[in-house]
Amino acid sequence: MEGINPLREERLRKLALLRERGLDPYPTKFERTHQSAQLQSEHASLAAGTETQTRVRIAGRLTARRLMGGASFLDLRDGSGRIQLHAASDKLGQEQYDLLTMLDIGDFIGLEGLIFRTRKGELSVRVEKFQLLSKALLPLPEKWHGLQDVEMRYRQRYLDLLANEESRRIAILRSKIVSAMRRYLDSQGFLEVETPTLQPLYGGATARPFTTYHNDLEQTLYLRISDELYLKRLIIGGLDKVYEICKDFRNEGISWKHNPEFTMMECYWAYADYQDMMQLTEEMVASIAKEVLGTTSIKFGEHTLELTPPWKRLPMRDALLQYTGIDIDKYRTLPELQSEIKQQKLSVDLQKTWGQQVDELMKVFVEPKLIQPTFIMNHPLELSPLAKRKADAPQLVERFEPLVAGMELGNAFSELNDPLDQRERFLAQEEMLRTGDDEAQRLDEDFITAMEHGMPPTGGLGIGIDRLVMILTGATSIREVILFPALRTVKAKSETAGE
RNA sequence: GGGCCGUUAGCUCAGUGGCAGAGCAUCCGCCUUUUAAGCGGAGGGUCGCAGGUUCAAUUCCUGCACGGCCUACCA
Repeated sequence: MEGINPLREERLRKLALLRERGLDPYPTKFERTHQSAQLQSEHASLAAGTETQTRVRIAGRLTARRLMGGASFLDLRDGSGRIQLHAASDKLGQEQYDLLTMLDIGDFIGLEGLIFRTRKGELSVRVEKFQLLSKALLPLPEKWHGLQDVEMRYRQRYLDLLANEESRRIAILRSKIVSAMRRYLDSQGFLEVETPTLQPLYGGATARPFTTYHNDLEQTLYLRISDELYLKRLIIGGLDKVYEICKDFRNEGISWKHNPEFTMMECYWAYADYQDMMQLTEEMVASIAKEVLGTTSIKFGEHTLELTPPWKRLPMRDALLQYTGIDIDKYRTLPELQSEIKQQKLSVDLQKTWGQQVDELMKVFVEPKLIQPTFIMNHPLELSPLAKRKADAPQLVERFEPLVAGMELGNAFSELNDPLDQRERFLAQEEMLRTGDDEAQRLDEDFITAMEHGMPPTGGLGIGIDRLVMILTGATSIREVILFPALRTVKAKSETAGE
């Protein structure tokens, strides 16, 4: 691997040869008339063995060669698809023919030629003129097994995209999903806004932050773990419907559903509550699925997910009653709840507080079972310092999490807008921080000041974009839907093939 | 963080305590409708890295690096 790469040396030799002949291996521009997919569809009805006088100019990367002596076939790929080229020495002249067949797989060319369909039925372009557009020095992955090495697929995603159709499909779908989401929110009158990534105090979620430092301001800054508190400031400022799609950063472990930087959509809607947000969620996701995939029935592993609204509403209490047999309303203190857990012989880690214990029961016994879209609602107060209490059950909040395929897709609630209550909740969190919970939330005086100026009743929703893309594409790892997932940096070995 | 597994040619993968293998790719020769083109020949390896055991290690042992899966926290 280190030292000289003979395949690269060979290509350098060809590059030098081209330069000797006065050819520029890296020209600036090529005017195309068509892309390959367009040709395929425009000539779909052309019969096998038929020639045309249709002259086209196309460009792309050579991906395969079938050299057959005096005439050869080459495959050309551009951003839209693939088309076959036919090169014949009696059409091109021997010199041009030799030059074309000397080019390597991976090289870019532009060409002009006539459309025809071969006897075997493959639409092709007969090359009349061509030009090298870019010489590749390193070989592409193998042609029919593609690129399998997972590490190389993530580290050199460009090779993965070239070699593996599935990677290309997911990348394109992701873009379409985000675009469809924007279209949906825009159509509902939401205003897209941007808020700080670098924040003097992190907030809006329970997570450890990444810390950085601004030299000129001489102060510590945090990469946002959420944009929630900023978006609510905008609600206070009279922007009644806002959303932001942005990267959040959480200094946590990496898993099949966690990447340290991930994309989140958060939206806030004044005068709405969590019931409205549920409806928004199910309608938005179904609308995106229909627009992007043409259906709301989604294959995911061995399951078929049905995303058509309405989704099931399941209060946490009912869910736990159903899956563990425990009625949390009857065991309202930690000791009572834990003794009942032992009574029921449930195998679950014991937690420090009642709310965390309930959460743990949910994670172990309920969430993995919820395959079809389900809103789990009415969470314990202490896990939700930014959510409004339920009027009839003050130890619970008006909150829900959409679960699909056993995965939390997001989080939403009726936003707490009582500044005095908000201060108390923050103080409780600060207390948790002091007693060793390094994910507890921080007291944000500036945010409380904003709220003291008056905040309307508001519904808020966050959707994990990466997970939504996983569900809609059938990807079973978040790394398949993030083009450049977090990986440990390879230690420098100064091995850049050659030089 | 813990457990299990992987790392062999540019790529995809076999394999063995005793000369390192295949297909694709590359190079040479033949071939004007092929498409995983075909036929004939050739080159290409620090078997992840470092130690140890052994007459001999790519193979067995230990450590390390990178990665994967499971598990724990978070969306």
